[in-house]
Amino acid sequence: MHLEFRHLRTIKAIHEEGGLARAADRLFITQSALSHQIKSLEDQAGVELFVRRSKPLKLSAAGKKLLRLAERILPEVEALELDFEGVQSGRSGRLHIAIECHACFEWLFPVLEEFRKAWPDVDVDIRPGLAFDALPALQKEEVDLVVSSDPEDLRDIEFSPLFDYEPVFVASSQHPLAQKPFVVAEDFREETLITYPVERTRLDVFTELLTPAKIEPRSIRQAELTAVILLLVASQRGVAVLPDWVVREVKYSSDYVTRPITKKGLTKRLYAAIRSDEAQLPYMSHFLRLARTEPVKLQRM
Amino acid sequence: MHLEFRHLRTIKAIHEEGGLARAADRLFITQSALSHQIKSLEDQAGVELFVRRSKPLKLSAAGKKLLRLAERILPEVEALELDFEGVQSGRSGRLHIAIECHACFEWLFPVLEEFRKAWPDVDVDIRPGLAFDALPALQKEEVDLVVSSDPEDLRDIEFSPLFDYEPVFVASSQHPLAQKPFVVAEDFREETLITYPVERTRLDVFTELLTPAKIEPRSIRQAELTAVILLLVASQRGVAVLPDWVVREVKYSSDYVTRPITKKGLTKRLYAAIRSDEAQLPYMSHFLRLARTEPVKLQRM
DNA sequence: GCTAAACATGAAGCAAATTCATAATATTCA
DNA sequence: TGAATATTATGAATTTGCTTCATGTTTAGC
Repeated sequence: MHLEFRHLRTIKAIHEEGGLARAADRLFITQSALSHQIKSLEDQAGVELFVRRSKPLKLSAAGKKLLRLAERILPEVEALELDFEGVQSGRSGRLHIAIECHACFEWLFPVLEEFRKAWPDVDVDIRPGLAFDALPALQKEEVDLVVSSDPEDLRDIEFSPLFDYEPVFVASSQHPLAQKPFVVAEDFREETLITYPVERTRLDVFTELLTPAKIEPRSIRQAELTAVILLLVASQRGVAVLPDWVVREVKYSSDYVTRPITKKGLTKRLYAAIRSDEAQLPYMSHFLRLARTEPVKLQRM
Repeated sequence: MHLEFRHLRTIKAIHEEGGLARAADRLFITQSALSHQIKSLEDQAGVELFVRRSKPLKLSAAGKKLLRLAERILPEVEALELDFEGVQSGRSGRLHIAIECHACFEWLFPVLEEFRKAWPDVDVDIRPGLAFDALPALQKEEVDLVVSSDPEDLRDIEFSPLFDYEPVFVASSQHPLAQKPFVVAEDFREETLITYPVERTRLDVFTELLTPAKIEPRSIRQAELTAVILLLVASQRGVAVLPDWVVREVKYSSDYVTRPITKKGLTKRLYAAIRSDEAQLPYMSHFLRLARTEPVKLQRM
């Protein structure tokens, strides 16, 4: 029947203006055009849309149905057009974040809370599922920002530094290693290591310490939540290596100590990877600014 | 942004078929046309609808919004097109009935009940409001059928007879006039007449009897419902003139008698007026058939 | 019944969507 | 990694069909 939005707007205009000529004015076309238009629509639909017997053209029963359709559909279309204007102006958009580091939840949530206040129209989400090949997902626009500590040189992807952190050794204050001023790889040989349930390549303790030194802990135990890891450490079920800010922020138990890893400690840098073409988006730069400053505040607490 | 249904169908097809070429096949146009189409839409919307980085074209965030719009809107449009097909085939349509005679509710309801079983897609309604100029309303397609007892010769309007009825005199069996074998105009001079609350020109007792004889009843009392009129009559608050079928059907009280008006009684004929161009509609002829037979069954009860 | 208003119609012009032919790019598999 | 294949993009020519212009027909109101 070849209905078009034009027809819906026409039906609506004729009904509201009460006549072809006035509707034509409103739609900025001629009365003739409207006459042709509704005629061809009636021909194709095989249904009379207007009552011809009366002169200021009036809707028939079928015409009223079309009018109701128009009144339901047109506002939706206009809403979408407004939305797209928002995207175009950078006011709205999508910010789906993939995090490679499991502990990053800790500082990301407060940042996002702050962000959402400023950018209510931006669709924010965290996607923990695809933690492995997050960068390909970023290229394919499945996500819009990846938090990573390993910058790579990829086309159309920019890495911008967020903040530095120190992976620190955590143990119960009763633990023998708590006596040492710092720990080394060798110290883990007889320990139970508690980690997040992710691959070793994504755990600092392995990538920065144990794997290079070719040392294997006595056993490994996994826990999902930071609070649980600290609980296990405090009750002497093992030791852990966590970013400094995590240990400082979470005060669930004070029955543990932190020690640097190696004499001068480790330093790692966190990066945000985004697509180059979105680097200029106002909400994107605002997010990066927040993600650079908010976690630092936490570290100072 | 000049969105068209074409674009919505395109978005949906590309998403569901997973690629331009297959979508093009489904829509019976070339792959090139689709490519041009989405390009021009993206230009006008100022928003990327698809992710170009991957090869089987994938929807972007904005594209998904458009897809959701398409999935909400397109089924509605298809439903309306189906509905219009129904109108075209005569399976569905509108049957708004205006009744001039107030008592007609009594037989019309059962008829409509029966009718709705056979024609569920026809939009049925009774419009009592415009009882006066019902015929102009019929011409203007404000209603589709008028029940009237006065056929007129109007262009594009057809009157078809429904059934005959007899306006009869109703009084309490205790009433003096109950003794007479029939009543005449003169008998009303000292009576309280109970009527429906409508103008005299639409009451048989006036048009057929009192107005021609220039006789005025002692007083007139009005009641909306037939049952109430009969109740008042039975309790000797007045007398009434009602169609025979009403008195026979309603058995609320048996404490009244009916008498012919004038020695040989009155006979009136009810007509259905419809627009000539709708006389051939299948549901219309079915309704007329029902309206001719059903009330007769009631009269025989 | 006449006048003004409202709608319909036919031909011509024009803008926009589609097609055709071909180029550019991405993916796959060896 | 490179060749083969699949997928999308582009430009010019064509066609489609919407709109306008000019004018005819019908309706409403006095």
